[in-house]
Amino acid sequence: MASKYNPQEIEKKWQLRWEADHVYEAHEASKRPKWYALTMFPYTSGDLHIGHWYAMAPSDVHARFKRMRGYNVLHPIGFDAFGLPAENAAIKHGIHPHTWTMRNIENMRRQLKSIGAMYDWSREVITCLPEYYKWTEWFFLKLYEAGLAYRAKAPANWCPQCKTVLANEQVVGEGVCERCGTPVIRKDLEQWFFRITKYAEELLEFSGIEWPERVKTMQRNWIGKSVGVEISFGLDVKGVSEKEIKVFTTRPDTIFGVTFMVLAPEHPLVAKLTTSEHKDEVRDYIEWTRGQTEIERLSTEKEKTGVFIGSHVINKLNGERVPIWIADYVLLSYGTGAVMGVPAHDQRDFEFAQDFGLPIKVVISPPGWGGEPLKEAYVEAGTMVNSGQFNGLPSEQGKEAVSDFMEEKGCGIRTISYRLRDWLISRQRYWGAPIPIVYCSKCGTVPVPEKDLPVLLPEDAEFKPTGESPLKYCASFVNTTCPKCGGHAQRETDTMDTFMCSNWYYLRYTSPGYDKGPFDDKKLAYWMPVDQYTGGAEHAVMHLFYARFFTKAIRDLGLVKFDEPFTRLFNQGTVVFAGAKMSKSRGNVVTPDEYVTKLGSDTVRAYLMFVGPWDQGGGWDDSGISGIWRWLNRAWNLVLDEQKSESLPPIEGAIENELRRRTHKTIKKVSEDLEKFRFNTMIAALMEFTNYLAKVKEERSIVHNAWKETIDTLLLLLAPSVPHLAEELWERTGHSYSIHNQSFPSWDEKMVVEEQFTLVIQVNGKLRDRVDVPVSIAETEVRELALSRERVRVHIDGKQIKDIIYVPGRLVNIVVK
RNA sequence: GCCGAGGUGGCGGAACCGGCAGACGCGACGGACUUAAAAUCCGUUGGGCUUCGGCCCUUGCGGGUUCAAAUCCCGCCCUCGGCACCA
Repeated sequence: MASKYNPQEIEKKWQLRWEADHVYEAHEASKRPKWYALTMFPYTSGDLHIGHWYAMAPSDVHARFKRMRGYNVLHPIGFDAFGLPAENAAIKHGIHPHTWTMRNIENMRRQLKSIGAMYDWSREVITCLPEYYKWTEWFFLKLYEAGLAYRAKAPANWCPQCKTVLANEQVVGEGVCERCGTPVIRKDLEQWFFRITKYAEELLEFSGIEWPERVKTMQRNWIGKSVGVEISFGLDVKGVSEKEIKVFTTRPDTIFGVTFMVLAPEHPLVAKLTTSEHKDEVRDYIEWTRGQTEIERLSTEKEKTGVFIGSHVINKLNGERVPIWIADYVLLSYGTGAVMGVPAHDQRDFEFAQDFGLPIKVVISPPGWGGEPLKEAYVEAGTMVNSGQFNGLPSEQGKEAVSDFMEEKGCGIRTISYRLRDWLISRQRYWGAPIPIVYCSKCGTVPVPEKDLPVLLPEDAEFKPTGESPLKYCASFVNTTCPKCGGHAQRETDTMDTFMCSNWYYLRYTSPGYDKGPFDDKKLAYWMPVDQYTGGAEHAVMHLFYARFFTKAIRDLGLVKFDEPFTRLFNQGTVVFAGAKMSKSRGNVVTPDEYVTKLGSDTVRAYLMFVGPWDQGGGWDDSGISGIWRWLNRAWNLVLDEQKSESLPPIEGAIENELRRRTHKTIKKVSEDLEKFRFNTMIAALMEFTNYLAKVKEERSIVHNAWKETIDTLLLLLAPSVPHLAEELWERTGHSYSIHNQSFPSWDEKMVVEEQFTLVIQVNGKLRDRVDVPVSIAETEVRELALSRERVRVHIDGKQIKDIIYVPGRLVNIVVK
């Protein structure tokens, strides 16, 4: 026994040495091709849990692999440090958010270092420091100048728990806050928005990027593009100046089936168009809809409600008078806030018409329809009927014909609607980047000049949540002078959504200390875009969506030259514990520290890779971790232990060939699996290889060059996954430091080819025998061999052979009757 | 309701393009070492029958295609994720 595997000792040792030697610092001056490997940076919650490790360890292994494959790899790390939890903790414990956050960062840094990842710590970025948020504010100004940031009064999603408004993307499920699960309510407020809708069309593209189909689909659904027609209905009401109401529809072919019109209750024309005899009823209805929560209003289960407001519009295609109703199933925020009611061909309109006794007029004939009333809306394609000159047209053609006709007559125009709304970025909280805007009674809304950035967060603000920004009550912050006229002015007191901070952190990593701008153009040009981004899919329509928008926006400002920030994306799965995603706010975290202390980082890294496919995630269960621990110990002993017996036969002939063949096969398997993030099968292959080598060592004398080469290869294959163990064994086997500067082994395809294979013999598809044969065996030989086998004969004797199917290199199937 | 992913031993999971189902590991059982235990090592381990040669069944359920199906097709059931009155 040479020595025992002692991870506590060697891990610390190598981590310090790598850091002291700057092994993993990335430099632009390199002949190697660049590779920017990025893992979503963690929020500064205070503790790194197994879920973080699950995200970070395998992505580090991939980055290390790329490095050994000859790339100049940038693998940075930092902290997403602004946000509500810091402020909530401050309120609860009377500690300043800055203190709380920086203390957490210190602990997390220690934990992150224990992973043994190849992070380039010299590029650390912390979003809550003025040197960073100065540029967050700067980007706001750039977007503002470009007309991409604007302030508007709009119904906003208000979380009564977090006491702030939320973006649409942060309202999840049935209208609850993404962070705390509280049902959101509507509030009309003056808020800042980013004009993300301007990029709706380009955001649908995804050209030149390799992203999971799932994430692309989610983003496409979120954007919700609909192609249709905006149709004008005539309005002729005494004392009302408006002469039309526009509706958006994707079904212009059903225009002759309109039997009513529905406006959203908040539609601006409702007041004008309500006749005196309906005033009370309409007012009551609007009041009732206002009192409903989002959940109630959005429920698809509930009965349709609505009231007639007394006025009519004219369907310009057939001159029919159509009654105007209001109903809460029509949303003001989508399309024009008005809908043409075609009950025969839209299920919602159908239910509405049934509930209120409105006529249901069929204009698209279902196949075999004989004029009987419909039991439900017919929404499929069909033949146009009851539609004047369009009768007989298939509905798909009809769509075009009706659109053409309306465009000619000037009563309709082809248009596109999106479900996507502009991104609401104001937050009524303290711990975020201030919005650099000043309000002056003379000059109005004035952006803070660049030279005055950053607008610093005051240190002495009160954090009591009041529903308004704490900054509002901080006189020293609010009161300022107007940059234009020098007169009295007040600062904007809302801060920015933290997703604005994460919009550009990956740009900052390319030149973190730079102070003449958010980044150094040359360095940015070298590293960007990110080659491989990894993180959780929960950010599909938040961070990943905003960052794409942001990139396109600043590209149009001439600040960057690429269209997409992240070329490849991989979503690892979620680690579930006690029935929920592991997170500090849910209080179900398992910390890796005790495992690291007991078994070492290498064991934890390898175990997280081994438990299953990385994109699948799964429930946390440590029952298998001992398997990894045993394996690493076996590997350690395999490399260092003396042989038990001195009189073993040498490695030669077939054994030597087999040793080489298995080595090359393993290199191939490990390389291909690493490339595709199939860490679990990669670890399995390495275990198999280790087990095989242990057997060889039992039976043969290892005093042989082939053995030494094989062990070197094993260590190099292990290096990305278990970096400390590999480095230690590399040194102990007499190599020079560092294994992580070595090249990953390559395989020779010729060496992978087997000389023999196990021929499977089936009779009628059932396995009856198997026999090892040379790869070169001819089909006639296979047939003869198969038919002559004793175990086969039992099953074919006395039967007629119908067919013999031979799959070369695999099996032979004898079909008998 | 719609879209997507998935359902394989006691457990986590493997199986390339239709060709030996269950790799690799955990757990369990038996054995070695030990005064004993832990650790370690060796063996067995999907289920059922067995004359110990084998035979039959088995990848959520029911059909189908095929010499051959976990894999392809059709119809269901269940789990997870997303969307959900978007006109």
